[in-house]
Amino acid sequence: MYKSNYMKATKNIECENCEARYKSIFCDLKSEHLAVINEHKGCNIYKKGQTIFSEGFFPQGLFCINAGKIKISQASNNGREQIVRLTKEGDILGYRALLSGEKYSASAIALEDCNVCLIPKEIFFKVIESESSLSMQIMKLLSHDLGKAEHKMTDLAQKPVRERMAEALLFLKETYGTESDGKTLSITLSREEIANVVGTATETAIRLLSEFKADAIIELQAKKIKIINSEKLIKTANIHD
Amino acid sequence: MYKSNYMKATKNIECENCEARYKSIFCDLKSEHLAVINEHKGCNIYKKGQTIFSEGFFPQGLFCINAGKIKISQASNNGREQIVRLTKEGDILGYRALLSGEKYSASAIALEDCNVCLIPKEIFFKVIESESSLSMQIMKLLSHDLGKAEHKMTDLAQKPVRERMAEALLFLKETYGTESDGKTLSITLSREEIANVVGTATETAIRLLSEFKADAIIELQAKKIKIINSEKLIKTANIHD
DNA sequence: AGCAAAATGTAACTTTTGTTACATAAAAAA
DNA sequence: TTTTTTATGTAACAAAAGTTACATTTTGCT
Repeated sequence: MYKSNYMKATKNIECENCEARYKSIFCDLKSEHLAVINEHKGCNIYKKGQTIFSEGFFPQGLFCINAGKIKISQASNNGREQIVRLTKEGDILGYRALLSGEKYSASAIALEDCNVCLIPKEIFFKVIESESSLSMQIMKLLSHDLGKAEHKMTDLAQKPVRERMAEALLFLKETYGTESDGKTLSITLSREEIANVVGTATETAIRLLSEFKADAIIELQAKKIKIINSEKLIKTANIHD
Repeated sequence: MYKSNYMKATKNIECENCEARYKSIFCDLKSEHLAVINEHKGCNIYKKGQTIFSEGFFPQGLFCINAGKIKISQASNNGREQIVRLTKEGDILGYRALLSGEKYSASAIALEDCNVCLIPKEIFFKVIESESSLSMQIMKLLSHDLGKAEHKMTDLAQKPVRERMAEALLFLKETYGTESDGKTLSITLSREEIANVVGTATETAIRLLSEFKADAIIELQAKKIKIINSEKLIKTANIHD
């Protein structure tokens, strides 16, 4: 069957059966409210590289990730982008703009094939209002995000690139985990994307990864990064807390 | 009368009469809830330079600023600090840690003599639970903060110091306003503090301020900064949105 | 498979920004 | 007031990181 560019691929999932829900803010949601969400939500498949939402637009609802990894990044006028958050199955998406009543301040782009549902904003706000524990969950999420963002702010202002690169690798491990060997990062990003997480030029990111390899901290096989000396990486990151 | 170091200076204010309340998230709070807060809150005077709370401690309640300006800053291991937020009368303080259930990730220090009230955490959470519009207000506040933080993250990663300094001056004007001439910033920060807002070395901050003065963008009289060419400052900040 | 385009890697060079050092001015203390 | 300390200012220098340029590898496409 022919499929035009304007037709979105869908893969409908019932919220009650959604595996990702157990890791999400909807984990303890009352079944009556979950049913309302399930009834009104829509699911979409996004291929790797596709945009889920774009900076500058007003949100129409709340995205909820059933499967896949997504980057949230801001464009800047010098052409480079900055990845401000990384998300995965069970995470929600687009809540910052939705809750602040502002336009999206960043774009969301699939890092791999994803399945993402959209809850219309009216439905979402209705559910929030009727279940106060959900508000608490969201406030917790937002305030945790804010802490992370401010920590990164301080890092960017004060740490040298080398330390930030080490910290970024540890962050990728923490966020997306490893393959079965416990060492190879599950996520594969381009060198440019790694640079955009660290906040540096692509060439500098490449150079630092080469240095880490020379220092026997990591191994590189194509785009896969294997952390072979965690202690040294932590030391390089200069984390003290 | 003798006053020991252990006795805190207090200046009790009734919430109902608090001028700052009209600019705060408690603006539309039901009077019964406001009464509960008023009954349990405590007020304290903090002199310029005094610490309201410190990084690493668990919050005991929510601070609410009746009067005065306060900086929220993170220490980093290289000795420098990074100012992550600036607050004033009507703002609340310490909500990030309180709502995320984490320790304070930053310290709050008075930039001038302040009067600040503390709402015990149990009382605050009780009021939140019973008035859902307050949750919405807080979510709005947090998500706005998060937007600001992520924007600053991108700036720090991508903009040269000169642009960030220009942006910081505009930010100070926006946050704290000007004196009656409409040009002189109301807030006076040390050069070191300005550097800690911008995210640079003190010497660089001084050098840039001198350059701005030479370029007839600002005038400097002791610690007072007067913006005499806003357009040029905006251009220097390289803001495009 | 073979080609074109994109991504990765490396090195030389340049710019930016931090560091060091010291002079001067302002503020606090004696 | 005078002295001491702290903050501010300026310049020379060094280091870090960005830019440019180009080679090589990988990927995607026909």
